[in-house]
Amino acid sequence: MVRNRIRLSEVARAAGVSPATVSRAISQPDLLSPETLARVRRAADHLGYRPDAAARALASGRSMTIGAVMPTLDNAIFSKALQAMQAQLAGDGYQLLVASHDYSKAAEAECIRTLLARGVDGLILVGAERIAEAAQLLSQSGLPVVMTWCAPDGAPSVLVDNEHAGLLATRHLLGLGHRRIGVITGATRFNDRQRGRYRGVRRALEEAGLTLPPALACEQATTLAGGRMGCAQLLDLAEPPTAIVGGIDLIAIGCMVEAQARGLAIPADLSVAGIDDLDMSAHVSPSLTTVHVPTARIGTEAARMMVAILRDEPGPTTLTLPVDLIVRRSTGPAPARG
Amino acid sequence: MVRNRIRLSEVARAAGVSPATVSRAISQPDLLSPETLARVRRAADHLGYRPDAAARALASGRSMTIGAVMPTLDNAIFSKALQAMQAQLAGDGYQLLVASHDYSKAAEAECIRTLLARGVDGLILVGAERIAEAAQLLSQSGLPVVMTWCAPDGAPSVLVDNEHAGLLATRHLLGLGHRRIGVITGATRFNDRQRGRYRGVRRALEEAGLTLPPALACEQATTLAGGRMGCAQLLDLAEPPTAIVGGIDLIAIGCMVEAQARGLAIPADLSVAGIDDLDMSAHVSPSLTTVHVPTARIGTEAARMMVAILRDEPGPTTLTLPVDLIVRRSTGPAPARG
DNA sequence: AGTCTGGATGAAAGCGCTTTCACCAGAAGG
DNA sequence: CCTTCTGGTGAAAGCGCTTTCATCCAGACT
Repeated sequence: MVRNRIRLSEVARAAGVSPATVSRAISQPDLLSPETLARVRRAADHLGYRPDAAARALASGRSMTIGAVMPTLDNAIFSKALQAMQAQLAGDGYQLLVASHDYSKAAEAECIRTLLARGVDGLILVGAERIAEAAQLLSQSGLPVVMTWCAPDGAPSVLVDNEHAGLLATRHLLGLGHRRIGVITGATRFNDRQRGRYRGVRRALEEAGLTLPPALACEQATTLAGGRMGCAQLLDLAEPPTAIVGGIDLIAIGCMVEAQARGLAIPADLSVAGIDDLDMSAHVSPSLTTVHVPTARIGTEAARMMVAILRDEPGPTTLTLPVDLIVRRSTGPAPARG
Repeated sequence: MVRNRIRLSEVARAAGVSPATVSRAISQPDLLSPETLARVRRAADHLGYRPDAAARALASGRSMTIGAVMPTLDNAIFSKALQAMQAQLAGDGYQLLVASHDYSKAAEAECIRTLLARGVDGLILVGAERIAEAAQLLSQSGLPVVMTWCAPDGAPSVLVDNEHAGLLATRHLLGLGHRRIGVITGATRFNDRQRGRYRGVRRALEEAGLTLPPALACEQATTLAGGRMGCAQLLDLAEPPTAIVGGIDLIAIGCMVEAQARGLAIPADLSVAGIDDLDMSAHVSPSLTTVHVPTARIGTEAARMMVAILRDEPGPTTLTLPVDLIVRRSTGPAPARG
């Protein structure tokens, strides 16, 4: 408890004005005459005044805090989006309160509950799916919500066309002559982003008149280790794939590691493509062909949209960011049929 | 502004008690008789009461919020520590408010200022070094601070013996017969963790009667790309090293990628050791010899220590966590002198 | 001159909670 | 039987700020 802080009333006294005027100097400076404003500012600076956020929140009903609920921070795509969100929000005077739930829908609901209790002014979420309890909390709070990566129709959201991403990666492999294409995704049951990508892969195959044999699709943890395991599983098949699509780059990189550890050459023996375009994907060896997802921009745009909504500014409330294929060295022509 | 929320006074009315009693039911339940407590709880549950955090903070002077200032979230070691911190704090009813500054000391001070204004009850910081302004903010706030990774003597802290980590990695390479050992660290100027590790490397070399030629030490970004560039630089020397220590695993992995891209075999042609022990380090190929740093535990312990301090519980206020060498396949005997 | 506007400021009532202090049994002690 | 506790509860005063409403004073307009 720091009760030795300068209070607004002390600034008022020092500046010879009422507390109301000091308050206005902070939040609505254009209401004051330039001289008064300058006088108040001088007094505030001189005393080192810092408004108390809790008091402001209580009195105004706005906490100037936005909550973000992410699956995990332990993955560059989310931490990057978060970083961008924070930067954007900070510019508008908002603070970000972060919670993560490690891909558990129940924990996500709990995060939402906590953030609501904290009095956030809005919530930024990942994905569209949540348990009924969470949905109810959100709707009864009446707070603005911006969803990212995926969203139900009509809800304010910053999206990525996950299905298109899967489609692009797979079409690229098909174009190189691959016919036996494996896919390793994260758990699709709790992850609509991964599901969308998986759908894209299937669609590309269908376009080419192919179907995806169940054996060639597997789900793994969205980590490098998951990628290795998934790859091992696919390579151990009687008829292993000549190309693999990873649901995220981390999985794809894990694939490459596993394949290389088995003495396979990439892309000569196996082509690997990812989705995300992590920083590191350009630097692994061989560099990873992937579908670029503008992760940081998702964060920026979600933050921008949230602020616009809070300010009642008109504008589109759904935004779909483009994804595009980045061809690097991890994919190549399908080996001639043995 | 959600003014349709249930207020404490409504719960009080429903339960037939005073607001004070409801307040006590929430924060000091043992003061109430079991019957009253049960009655209040029932009323609160029934109405779906959620206390308003801002009002609690204002009235009590405690926000139940801890601020964490990290260099970046975009690095597994920090996001992991953060995740652990959050989990630990949540268990004690605290919330984590995160800020990151991207390795800028000025931005760090700004983060601290913002968090203080938000009324955090304590701060968890990384490293011991900050600009005077930040130090002043901290001391004049009078809030408890826990430092992590590095700290000046006496300050509450959860430490890692960075120098020892550098020492262990280097001794291991010396033990394998390497005499020409390169080191790639992050920028040591603004990063006392990296500086400690670097010191450890030098000390190990001195123990062995060797000195580190300036050409064999370089600083790079703490990323995979930085590792590649540093490695390229060292390998391009007239007399390249036979082994390289990376200041963090990401750099070490970048080294391996670069070396392999140049057709070198690891560890036959070049040994590489890192420090951190990222999850992925066990899964790259070859698996990385590294010094394990208990990253998640740093977060847990820092959180635990913070809560203990806030509760005035006695106990040690500095804790040094052990680091230990993990030998994997990226290091091997020095090649015979050519 | 007299009225009207509107810009600049102040007074004061909260925001929803915590916490001190007072109070009131009834138990314990003299 | 009266005092002294003590555990349980309530009354009420804030916590530091925002915001409505009222006030005041120029200047603009009739």
